Amino acid sequence: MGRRRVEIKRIEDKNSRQVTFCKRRNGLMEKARQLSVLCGSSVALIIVSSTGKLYSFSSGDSMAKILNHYYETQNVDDRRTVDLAEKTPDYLTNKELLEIVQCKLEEAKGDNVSIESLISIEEQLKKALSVTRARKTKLTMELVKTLQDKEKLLNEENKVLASQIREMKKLLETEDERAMSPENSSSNNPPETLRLLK
Amino acid sequence: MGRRRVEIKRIEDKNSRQVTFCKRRNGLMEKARQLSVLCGSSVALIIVSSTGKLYSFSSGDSMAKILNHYYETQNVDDRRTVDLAEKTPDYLTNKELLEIVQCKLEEAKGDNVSIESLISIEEQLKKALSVTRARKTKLTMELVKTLQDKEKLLNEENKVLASQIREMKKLLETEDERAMSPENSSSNNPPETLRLLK
DNA sequence: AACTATTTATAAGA
DNA sequence: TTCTTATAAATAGTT
Repeated sequence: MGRRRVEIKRIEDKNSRQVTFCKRRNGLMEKARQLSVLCGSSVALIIVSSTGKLYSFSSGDSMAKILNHYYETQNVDDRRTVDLAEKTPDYLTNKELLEIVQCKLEEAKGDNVSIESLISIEEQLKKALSVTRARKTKLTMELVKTLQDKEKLLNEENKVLASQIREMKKLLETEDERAMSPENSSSNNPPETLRLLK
Repeated sequence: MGRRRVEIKRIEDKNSRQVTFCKRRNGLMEKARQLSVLCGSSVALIIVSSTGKLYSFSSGDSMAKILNHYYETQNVDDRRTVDLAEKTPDYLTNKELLEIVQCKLEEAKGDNVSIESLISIEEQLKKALSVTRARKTKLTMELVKTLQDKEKLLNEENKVLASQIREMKKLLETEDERAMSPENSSSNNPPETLRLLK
């Protein structure tokens, strides 16, 4: 829908790629909005430009709700929880902010020796607190990881058991049929699957 | 772009809403694909029909990657936290906090730095921090609880399956014995346990 | 950032 | 549902 037909392949010219990105991004967002309004459907759209800039749209239902539904339906691995364990605690950003404020406070206070000593004590306490918190986080995350591993194992175990049951049912049915027609009962071999279960 | 212009508002007729949904959904997906190819951008699109059916598109980068980038950029620490954030309107995101601090610091820059205003900022930050921590703890605990429940359920399921297998093994052995001594094969009753498994 | 010649999407009809 | 087609809408190249 332009002066000429364009092939759908990467636009090599950086400038026109940027222009097209902007135009089509807007178009796509508007289309997403229209679909959600016209048809009462939930739509979540996330676009990341090749330069890393992020754009998103979500319909009435919040992005979170739609993404959660997606995760639940798609059974996506809960990677984020595992990642969290390796990451620095999530209060780091706020902590940094606190430190900025602290710094400003000290600037403003001038030079009072007794205050300085109090600050030093405060810092020590904070350090201890943060170590404790980090340990708590680490332990909790380890627990979560353990539980997730257990869940996985149990699920696999269940699958195996269920399939064994299916095999045995099949086997039993066969036996029943043989019992019904005794002329076959002489050629009764020990079933292979049974051996696996012993 | 059809026989006539349509207003962008919910289509009341169920049938034509369904038709439009199908057409526009396809159109939107195709547009998303084109944008990602033409401009080398990552695109994630999730659509949930009003009947709950889910459709999604994601460009080369996996959906997970794009969503993670989204979460990181949006300062959402875990997808499980988002629901709570909606239910807690007084919760401040890190971004909002940063803005507040920036603003307050700018205010304080002009005149001699007011200690009181900095203390107030510190208080706000502490509050936000403690809310964030509480939220994190609560969510983690919920996650642990969920996982523990799951484990319990799976364990019970496993037990049931294992006992079924034991029953069936017994049964199969009996059948074998009967096959060995054909004089009993005439009184072959359908086994009780088998019925339970059907 | 506008403009407009075209292509593309799609609403209604079959 | 699927296809056809008239028309609205999007947009590629231009200014």
